[in-house]
Amino acid sequence: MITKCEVNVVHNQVLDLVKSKLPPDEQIYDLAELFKNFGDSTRAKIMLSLFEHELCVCDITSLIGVTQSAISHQLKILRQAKLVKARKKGKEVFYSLADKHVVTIIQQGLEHVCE
Amino acid sequence: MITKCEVNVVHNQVLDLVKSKLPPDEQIYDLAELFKNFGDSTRAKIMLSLFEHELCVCDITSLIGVTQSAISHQLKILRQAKLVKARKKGKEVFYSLADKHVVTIIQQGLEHVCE
DNA sequence: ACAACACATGAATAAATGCTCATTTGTTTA
DNA sequence: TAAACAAATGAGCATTTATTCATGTGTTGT
Repeated sequence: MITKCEVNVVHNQVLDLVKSKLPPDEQIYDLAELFKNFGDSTRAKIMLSLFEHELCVCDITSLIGVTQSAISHQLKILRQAKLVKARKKGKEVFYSLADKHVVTIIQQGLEHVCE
Repeated sequence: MITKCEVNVVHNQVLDLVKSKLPPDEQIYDLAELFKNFGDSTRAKIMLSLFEHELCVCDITSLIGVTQSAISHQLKILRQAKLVKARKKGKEVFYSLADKHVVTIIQQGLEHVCE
């Protein structure tokens, strides 16, 4: 299954350059894992909601058209990714953005989408 | 299935504010679709490779540990998302980044990952 | 024309993902 | 202490997704 152009001399120089500038595989993997968090509309909407104000689970649930369970599951994912943080107050748990990059990343994405 | 705090008066003011600042659902959906492209390590690595130089399919295949078929499938996805563009030269097809936002979005992500 | 090659595409499959339902945990208040 | 409520969690399920294999398409060179 080895194709011919793997030993094609012409592009080998370029390939070496590209290879040398490429981040280590583990970093690329982490990068993809990070973006996966933004790649679901429920999670994206949760994070966008938190732009303005911290919100409790119940608030978020009423904003988005899914069950409270679904919201909790997604919040867990975002928490594990350290993109949101939780503050407990009595029975309620208030969530807010945990990372300054969340805002800039989403804003870059919105710029792209809005063109 | 209506939970109590949906009519909780305390957070309604905040909810109205958040709702008013939230982009329309369709835009959020598009945003998530965009980030989905970055949320796979194969596609992320392809785009990172194209940072330095345009590359043909065969070059990319030799850089990444999957079949040429897999690369072509992923390139199709990136092409449809208008994140990469193709230039045909004889039998070879050279791919390059099609959007300035690709670089900034990935760089923001890398900053986050490298902390 | 035909063989060789680069790339694209379709089908099949295994794995990952996101949702709902049911239940549990933990806190407040009657 | 028991009921009420917010949130978390586990199981089950349907859908999506990334990959490989096999094959098709288009170009080059003999």
